[in-house]
Order: sequence, then structure tokens, then C-alpha cells
Amino acid sequence: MAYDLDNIFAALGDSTRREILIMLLEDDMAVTDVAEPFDMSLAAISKHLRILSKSGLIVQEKRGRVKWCKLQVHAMRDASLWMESFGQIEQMNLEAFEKFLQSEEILEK
Amino acid sequence: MAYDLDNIFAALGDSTRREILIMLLEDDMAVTDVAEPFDMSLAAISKHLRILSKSGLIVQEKRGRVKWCKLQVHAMRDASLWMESFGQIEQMNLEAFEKFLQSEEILEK
DNA sequence: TCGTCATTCAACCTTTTGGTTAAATATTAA
DNA sequence: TTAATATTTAACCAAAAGGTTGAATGACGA
Repeated sequence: MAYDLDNIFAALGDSTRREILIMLLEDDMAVTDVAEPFDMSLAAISKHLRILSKSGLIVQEKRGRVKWCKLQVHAMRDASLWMESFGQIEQMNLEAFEKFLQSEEILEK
Repeated sequence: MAYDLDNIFAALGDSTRREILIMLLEDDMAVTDVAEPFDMSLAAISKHLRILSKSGLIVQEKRGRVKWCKLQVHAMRDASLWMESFGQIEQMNLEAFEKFLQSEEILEK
């Protein structure tokens, strides 16, 4: 599955959404609990979650009346790899980096 | 120098701007030359370049009547590191990764 | 000095974004 | 069955994004 860089980067371009992702790093959460720390309506958070879902950075699964939000760490890979082709990693031995990723079982060999 | 993740990710959330960055990876370019491959007015490209400048992903330097655009690869580091706290790299040995970056002289020791 | 080239600015337009509130929908508990 | 809980939808709003065209600015070359 190819993730859409437009949607991923745009989703990450909002600090509320980045904070939500950090919260979800801890554990899966219900929508109401995600909204709790924010000074913002539930509807607004619901929209943010929709954007995060569309980008693939989270998935939402409904169990009963509760919709659980789950971080999808692998969705960040495409964007992360895109960035790695720039920046600090641009200057380094990309082959060595790929080997390193493989050794960490990040990339298939 | 702390880069603003909002601005960086938002800047990256547009494919025109990402393409511009890729072009600049090759070499520094004048505004007119950046605009050439795009089916878009020069004014529009000028705006995109302004957004990229504001995010720190490029710098623009005027020499004579030509304004040169130069990629700032290090500006991507903050965003890249943020992402690395997630995703594939979350699961891997971060210490090893840092050592790897150091060995590539990417990070100061 | 005059025309041309490189770039931006200004005014404008449409669509998207990020928020609101109030009503609607589903599910559960009493 | 009824009330409460969890979440989304709908209608709305202001501001920002991404584009246009045409005029303005500034530097260069003849």
C-alpha cells in the first residue's frame, strides 16, 4: 500500500494532530478520551481524527458505541523515507543506511 | 535554531513544493528556472518559494537581478527526527541508530 | 537612456481548513 | 421503554491556501 505523501505531510502539519499521534503512541484511545486534554469541541477532534485516518496514520475501529483510535506507525514510513533522501541522510552513505535498516528488520531484504 | 514543525510539514504537504525541493537537491536554481517545468504562473511559484523559505527548507539569495534558491537540508532534521520517534524507527534500537548517525558524522558526538 | 529580463506585489477568486453549535444516530444500561 | 453515553453530521463562519492576471520594481545590456 502506497501512502499519499500529500495527505501524510498535511496531516502532520497541525500541532493538534501531532499531539494526538503522540498520545496514541502510549496506547489506543477512544475519541472522547483523545478529545479530553484539548480546549476544543468533540466535533473538531472528530474531524482531526478523520484527517488522520484518511492519511493512514491511524485506524479507527468501532466496538460497541466506542470508536477506538489506533496509531499506524508504518504509515509514516513512506514520508520518513522521503525525508531521509534529504537532510542529514542525504550526505551519508545511503547503501550503508539501507543495510542498517535491513539489519534492524525495518526494510525487507 | 529550532525549526517549526507546523511550517515544515505544511510546506512538505504540497507536491509542487516537494518537487521543487527535489530539483534543488541537484543544484541551486534561479526562480525562473524553478518555475520552468511547472504548468503554473511565475507568481504562483514565487509564493511556493516564499512558503519554503519561511519553513527554512530553502534560503534565497539575491545576486544581481537573479534570486537563487538553495536547499537547506539540515532544516529537515527536526521534522525527520520527530518522525523517527514513530514509525519503523520506533521499534528499532534507537541507540544503535544514533551511533550509526554519528558514525556517518550526521550528528555531533 | 531605453528596453528587457527576473521577480514580486496587489487585487481578486475559489476551495479548503479549522473551528463553532445543534441535531441526529447508535449503543448500552436501568 | 427510556435515558444516558459516544460519536458523527449538518449548517455555518472566518481565515488561509493556491491559483490567476496585470502592474510595479530593480538590475542589466546595448
